[in-house]
Amino acid sequence: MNAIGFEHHDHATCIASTLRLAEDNCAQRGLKFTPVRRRSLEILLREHRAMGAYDLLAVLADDGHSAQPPVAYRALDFLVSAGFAHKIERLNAYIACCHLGSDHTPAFLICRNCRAVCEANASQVETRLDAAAQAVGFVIERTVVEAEGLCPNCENAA
Amino acid sequence: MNAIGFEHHDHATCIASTLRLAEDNCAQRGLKFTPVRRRSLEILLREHRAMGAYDLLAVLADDGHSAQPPVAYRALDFLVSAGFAHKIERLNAYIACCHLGSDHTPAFLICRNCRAVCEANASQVETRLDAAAQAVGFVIERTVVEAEGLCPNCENAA
DNA sequence: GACTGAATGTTATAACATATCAAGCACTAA
DNA sequence: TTAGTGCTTGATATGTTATAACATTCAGTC
Repeated sequence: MNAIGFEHHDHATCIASTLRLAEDNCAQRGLKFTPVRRRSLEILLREHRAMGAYDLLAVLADDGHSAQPPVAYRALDFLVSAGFAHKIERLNAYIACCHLGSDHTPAFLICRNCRAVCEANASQVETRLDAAAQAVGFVIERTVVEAEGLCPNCENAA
Repeated sequence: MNAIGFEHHDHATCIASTLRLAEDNCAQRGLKFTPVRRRSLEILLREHRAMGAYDLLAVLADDGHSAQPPVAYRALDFLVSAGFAHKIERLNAYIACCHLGSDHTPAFLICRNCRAVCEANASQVETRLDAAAQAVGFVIERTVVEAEGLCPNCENAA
């Protein structure tokens, strides 16, 4: 498991390299990495925690962008469908992907206190579920795995 | 895996026996199974699919109950915390529990077409995640596992 | 009867999300 | 060049989900 989200790291580098990765990825796939989309990913990366669409919107508004809800939702939809961000269903919020580029089924550890989110791998989970689903004839297209609890920091503070 | 949700069964009996189970369970635990709560569970059981809080509210209103949102949310909160219902995060909706009485971590198979929901067991998933979480010092309190796709009926119809 | 605590009634509003249509802009094919 | 095509963005309005806050009722009990 990757513990990004709960540990310190070189954030500026992390942001810059991820943005470059996303850029290359878009170029390869013929996707348009427009200013709003790029800026949205940058904001998510900078925060490094789950943000609501309206949180993102507020930051975009500070930038001077048009600040109507569809702007944020469109950008988020793009980032999610391109695999650059994930939606945290439990929080109705969004977070930048830590494993950009690799095809993966994410699992999240969500701190109920500070909203920090750690992205882990859930491929094993998916495999198991898939077998079970096949048994009843269900075709799985997407799997959400989200665990809620206390992160190390909040656990120790309590 | 239990395929309730995708298969036919004796629904009237299913509802009656589950309500009785819930009643007994409340009596044992000193919980108050009030009319609104009972009726809400009955409605969820009758529908046998994920219902939004406002869907429930509409049915309660037809009954002549007061129909303000908090009424539905309170009833749902009770049912969920008592273990009689589950929230489907992906749908922002609620469904009656199929395995009432047994302590369990549910996994759901959600049809994106007809909204039918099948409750399966995710204890294996939880075990795996728990081990991974311990490695980074995260304490899991609750786990959401939801797979979205096509149920047998919709798959065949397509 | 008076106190207590839980449940309910009621109003208002917060938070999350999308439908719709108009306008701009890059690309391209005649 | 210009007209057409398709995607992106701008803007307004509205729909959907959820909770804060405070008043009232009601069962249990001292």
